[in-house]
Amino acid sequence: MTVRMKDIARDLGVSVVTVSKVLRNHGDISKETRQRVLKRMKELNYRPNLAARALITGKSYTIGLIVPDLLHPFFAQVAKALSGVFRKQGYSLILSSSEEDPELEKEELDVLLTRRVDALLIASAQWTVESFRQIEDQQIPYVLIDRRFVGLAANFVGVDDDAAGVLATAHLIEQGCRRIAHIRGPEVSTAIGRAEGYRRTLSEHAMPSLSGHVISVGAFGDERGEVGGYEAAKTLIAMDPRPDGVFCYNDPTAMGVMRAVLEAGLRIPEDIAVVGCGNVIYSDLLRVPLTTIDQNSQSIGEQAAELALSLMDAKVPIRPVSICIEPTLVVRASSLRRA
Amino acid sequence: MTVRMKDIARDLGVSVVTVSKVLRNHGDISKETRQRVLKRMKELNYRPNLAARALITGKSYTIGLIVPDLLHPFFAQVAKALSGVFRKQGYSLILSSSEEDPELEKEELDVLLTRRVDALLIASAQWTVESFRQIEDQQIPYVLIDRRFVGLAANFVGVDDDAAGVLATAHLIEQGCRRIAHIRGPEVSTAIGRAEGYRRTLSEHAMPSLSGHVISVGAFGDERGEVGGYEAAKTLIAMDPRPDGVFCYNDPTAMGVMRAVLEAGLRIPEDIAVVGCGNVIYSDLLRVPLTTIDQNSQSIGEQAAELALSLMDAKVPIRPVSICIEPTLVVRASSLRRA
DNA sequence: TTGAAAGCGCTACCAA
DNA sequence: TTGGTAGCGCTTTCAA
Repeated sequence: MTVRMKDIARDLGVSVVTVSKVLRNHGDISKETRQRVLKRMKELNYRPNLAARALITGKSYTIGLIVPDLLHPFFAQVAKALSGVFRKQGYSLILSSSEEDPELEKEELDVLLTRRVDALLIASAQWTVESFRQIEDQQIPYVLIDRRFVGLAANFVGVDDDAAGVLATAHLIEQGCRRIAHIRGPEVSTAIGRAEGYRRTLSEHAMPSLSGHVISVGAFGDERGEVGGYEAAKTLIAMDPRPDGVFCYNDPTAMGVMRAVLEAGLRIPEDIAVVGCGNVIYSDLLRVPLTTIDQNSQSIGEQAAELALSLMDAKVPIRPVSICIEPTLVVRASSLRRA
Repeated sequence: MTVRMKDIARDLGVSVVTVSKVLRNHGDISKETRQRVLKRMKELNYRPNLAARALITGKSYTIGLIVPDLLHPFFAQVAKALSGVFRKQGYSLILSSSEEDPELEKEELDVLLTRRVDALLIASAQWTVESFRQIEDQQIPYVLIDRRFVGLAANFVGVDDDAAGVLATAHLIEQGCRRIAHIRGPEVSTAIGRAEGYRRTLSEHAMPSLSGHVISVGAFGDERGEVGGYEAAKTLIAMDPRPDGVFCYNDPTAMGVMRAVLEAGLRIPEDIAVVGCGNVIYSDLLRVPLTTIDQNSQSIGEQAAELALSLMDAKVPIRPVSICIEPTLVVRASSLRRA
């Protein structure tokens, strides 16, 4: 039925060991034997049984990736970049989605650990570090992506969220906004960092955030923040004095905000300037093209993959590396009040 | 180091076989022994070695998915839906991206076959059916998604592309458009079907497509059609008489078209109405909200997964199933010339 | 209800 | 340069 080394060995009158060595380019094989084996392998369309190999070597040549939501373009982009790097090194990517659910994430993590992936990459939806201890117990190298945890010395690749908050807020100030609101995300490091950058920048410009000017939203289900942004913006619009600028913790939220602002008959950016974060695909094709913070997701993916590869290569545990990528401001119409 | 059945068996003074039976809920075990084994497994945080199991059973409990582009929201949505269904059945998803490159797709296919996935799901970028014969040789059940091949009797789940073309074109006619152009995609079944629906609908309304009114574009690299649509639209705009409606084979292309139209100082939909296809995320937040055809990608993913599951369960080969999902028209501002 | 023996397909190790 | 032996961790089969 399926072709095994044994079959090739028998056909050629050599031993299984010889065939195995040819397959792995082991040096100690005569050129002639090598050719014969290779030829027969091709003829029979031989494929090594990776399960058998993994059983002995302990390497599965698979990498686990857990993201909160594949539909979010940021994670899709990271996944794409990762998979490109790993493919070239002979690793396959096992994909899991946690749907932003910490419990589901734990289950998926459990599956991947049982599968004995060679490394794990996680953009985590957890609130605690308990899961990560479990990974460490299993001695599997892992890299956190995008979201980090205080008090957890782990490998990390992501954007400098504080800097993102600073960039966005400073830009709004520079554009003449004086009452700048912030729509912040759930209690994960990204939202916390962005909010902190916002807060500090306002302080430094002696423009303390007004009461009610920071609204928390969470993304629910399939909408990644759009509805939350819409609702939050309605609250902001009703305030007196009304904010004249809004920094949103992600782009979908900003899109929701823009929808609410336009529906209220206000102008963007004249009445309210809007800045998002993420530079999501299509942001330049929106009703009002969106000023946003680019996170360089491709670079995040590539560097996370490279880091994971180096961790797997390392014979001894390496002390955790944290790679922080600098965000950049992408100015478009939604905030451009000064030509 | 890592815990094996042997360790548990030794600790409890039972045989490895007994432990194995408990793990798989094999009936012939006394309640008491069962409890003891389960308890010890938990204490030691035992995880079965799936490679060893796969070696014997021949099942890897992995499913391979190949998509042309993870960043395209359609495929992201399909991947998400698939992974949800498979997760519940204990299967993991190995993700490969072909980047729309037939050669790369073949390599990835080869990897997945070598990994002995239990089933394959492919949205293929191939031009020929050769690869699929190879899958059939290996007796691995596979399901084509979105794109099909003439002359290949394979399992398929996708949208009725001809119907999509009909819906879009009929809608434009109904909105009073008289010179309807079509920007079509590369030579894959989706683009062919949509173009055919377009052509036939025009014929049936005695409105033959004018020369030059069908422009072919391919998506290059990271843009999924936006640039192609932009360039094609510039050509259309320069024509005399100018088209007053455009049906685009996908949404990114339509976005490119809208950009070109607006840049030329023309109005959408008054001067040129635009209809896309795909109902990509955010299409309702665009500068002009985009009328488009919804493909129900979630349903495509779910049905493809269910089909794959049933194929794996089947003891004997089943004759290929083709599931065609009816598209729906989503009317937004970009085509609404008659209130 | 339990377990001894065999073996899945491959690689590691060492001897020839 | 080649190959015999042992065994990876598990399941299957069949006997006790």
